[in-house]
Parts: sequence; C-alpha cells; structure tokens
Amino acid sequence: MDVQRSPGVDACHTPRIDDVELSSQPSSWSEQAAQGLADAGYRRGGARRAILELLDEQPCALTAVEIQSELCARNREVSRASVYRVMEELEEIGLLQRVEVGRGLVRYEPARHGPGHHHHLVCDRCGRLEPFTDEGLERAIRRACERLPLRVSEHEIVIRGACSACSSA
Amino acid sequence: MDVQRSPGVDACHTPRIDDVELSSQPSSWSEQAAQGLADAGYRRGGARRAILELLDEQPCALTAVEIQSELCARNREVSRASVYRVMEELEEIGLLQRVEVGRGLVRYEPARHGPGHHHHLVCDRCGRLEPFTDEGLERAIRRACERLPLRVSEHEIVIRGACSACSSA
DNA sequence: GTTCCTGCAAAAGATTTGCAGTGAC
DNA sequence: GTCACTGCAAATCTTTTGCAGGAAC
Repeated sequence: MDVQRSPGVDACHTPRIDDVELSSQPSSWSEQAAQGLADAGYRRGGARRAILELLDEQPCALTAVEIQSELCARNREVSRASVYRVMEELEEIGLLQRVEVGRGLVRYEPARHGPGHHHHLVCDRCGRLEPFTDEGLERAIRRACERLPLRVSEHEIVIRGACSACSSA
Repeated sequence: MDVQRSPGVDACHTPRIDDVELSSQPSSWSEQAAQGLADAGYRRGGARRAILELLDEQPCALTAVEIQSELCARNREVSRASVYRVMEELEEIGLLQRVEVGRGLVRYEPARHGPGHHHHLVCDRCGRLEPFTDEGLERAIRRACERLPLRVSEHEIVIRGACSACSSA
C-alpha cells in the first residue's frame, strides 16, 4: 500500500512518485487531452488550455471553484462557466474523472489508466482527501469486472474514516 | 445543445437475494435506525418514521426528491426539508450511506454492514444504478483497509460503463 | 409545560444557459 | 469571414436555514 500524504486543507498537494515513470506514456495528460479535444473538433482556446495545464499538474481532484481560484492566483482568470464547460467536454471524451465525495461538492481530476491511477481516502471529520493505490485491490476489481453484465469504462473506490490527525486529536 | 437528462427515477429494482438471509440480524434496519435515533435523543415524529420505513424497503439508493415523491404517492406527504434533516441525522449516527454517483445528485440508502451490503454499477448512458456484490472484492478491501492510516468507517465502490441494454442498443 | 419535530418560505450555493463580443482557423 | 470559445448575467436546481405552529414526552 502506498499512501501519499497531503499537508493541505482539503485537497492533496504532494507530487506523485508515479509522475516520473512515464516510459509507457507518449505524452503528458494535458497533451493527450488537447489532442483528444482537437480530434473531437474543438478549437484551442485560451481558457481551455489553461485549465488543461492546471489539471495536469494536480496530484488529486479539484472542485470547479478551486480550479478557478487557482488559475486566478496565477493571473490567468477564467470564468466559472468556462470551467464547467471544459469539465463537461473532457468528461465526454473520457479524459476526466468526477470524484464525488461528500457535501454536494464535485471534484475533477485527469483520468489516468496507467501510472497515476489511484483511489481516494476521505476523512469524515476534516474532509481531507488523499490518494492511495493498492495493487491487490486493482486485481480484485479486474476480476470482478470480468463477470459483470456491463462494458466497464472505469471504477472508483472511496474509503471513509477518521484520518490519523483527526482520530488522535 | 439539448442534453438529454438521465431518467433520474431509474434506480435499481432488482430484489436482492441477500435480503432473505436475515438470520444474523435481530431486527429490520428501520427498527435499528429508530432505536439508534432514540438512543441519540431524538423523538419519534411521523415524518421520520415514514422515511425510515420507506428506506428500509428499498433495494438501492434513492434521491431526496424520490423519497419525497414516493411518500407522496403513498399519501404520506413530507416536506423536502424534513427529508434532508432526517438524512443528516441518520448519516450522523452511521446508519445511512450517501451514494454520489453523478450529475450532482446525491442518493441515500440504509448502511448495511452484514447481509444487504453491496456496491454499485452505473450506466454512463441511461444513468441506471444497480447493486452488485463480490466477495473477492470485499476481501481485498478488508486487506487494504488494515494497512491504511485511518480508522476506516466505510467503503464504497462504483463501477461505470455501458449496461447490457445500452451497449446492445 | 417544555422541548423537539415539521412544514413553509426564503436563502444559499453550485451548475447551466442565453447572448454578444472576441479569437481561432 | 465564419464559426467556435469565452465571459457575463440570469436562470435553474438542489440543499440549507429561520421561524412559527403542532406534537411528543
């Protein structure tokens, strides 16, 4: 088991070790996404590119509001509507994964099927979100998917509990 | 662009085999829940009881709107606010599980840790939600949880894809 | 009788949509 | 030059909150 810690308040900020081993990936996620959008007939506007680049850097999922304010902090302002529009386009072509882990907020992150693929731990008390990976779990999921009556496109696992900081406090 | 809304009402209808083997459960979930609420100091109002009974009958998760309209159809009207308040109380004492599975809608279902425990399949196209169980997956989850740095309270697995009806159509 | 539960209506957010100007091709 | 992309403001929808009357204890 390989858990990445996050110092931050809500989302995780730790760079992922996996990001280094890109041998099997021809290009970064943002380039793949830009290509996918181009193939689907979209033009390359400024807002869209800024959002793609931001998402590509994130180790874990962000909300639409976080995406907008983070871009704003970098002097690359983008309207909220554009954030939602780009999220919808990306999800449509399967490059984005929604992560819905409570309080009605939706988070978004690049859908990575190879290195970078992970699941989430959520603290019930502080709401912190952390990524984790577990190879045994992946094997079990693959086996389970084989016997399911649908053509599986993706899976998502969320584990909830009191994180170490909260349960000791 | 005219985006077709997923049928929403389309929750799962399959009766669960597990519902029959209740030998280890002393009482129904709604009775346990009523007891839990009483222990936590809540009184037994009419709206609360109606909601508990409805939830107990459901094979899978419902949205707040569905809960309200289903009760309405049974001539047991309850305000939307009460639905949300009861959901919050039940979640607080761990008897209710939120199922957040897309399009910003939140669904709720009884949290069953023994028989009745299940996970979800979601069809990307028609939005249908179906329960499934897999013992190998449960074992893998238990093993994974043992090594996690948080006191685990629950887990949730969502598998997405095109269901058999949609992929053949 | 006191305190909690409910429904109603208003409020608060998040997300979506209509429209007009600007930018990509 | 055309059509897509973007921002703005308004609209929509879900969920939360304030308050007053009624119910549980």
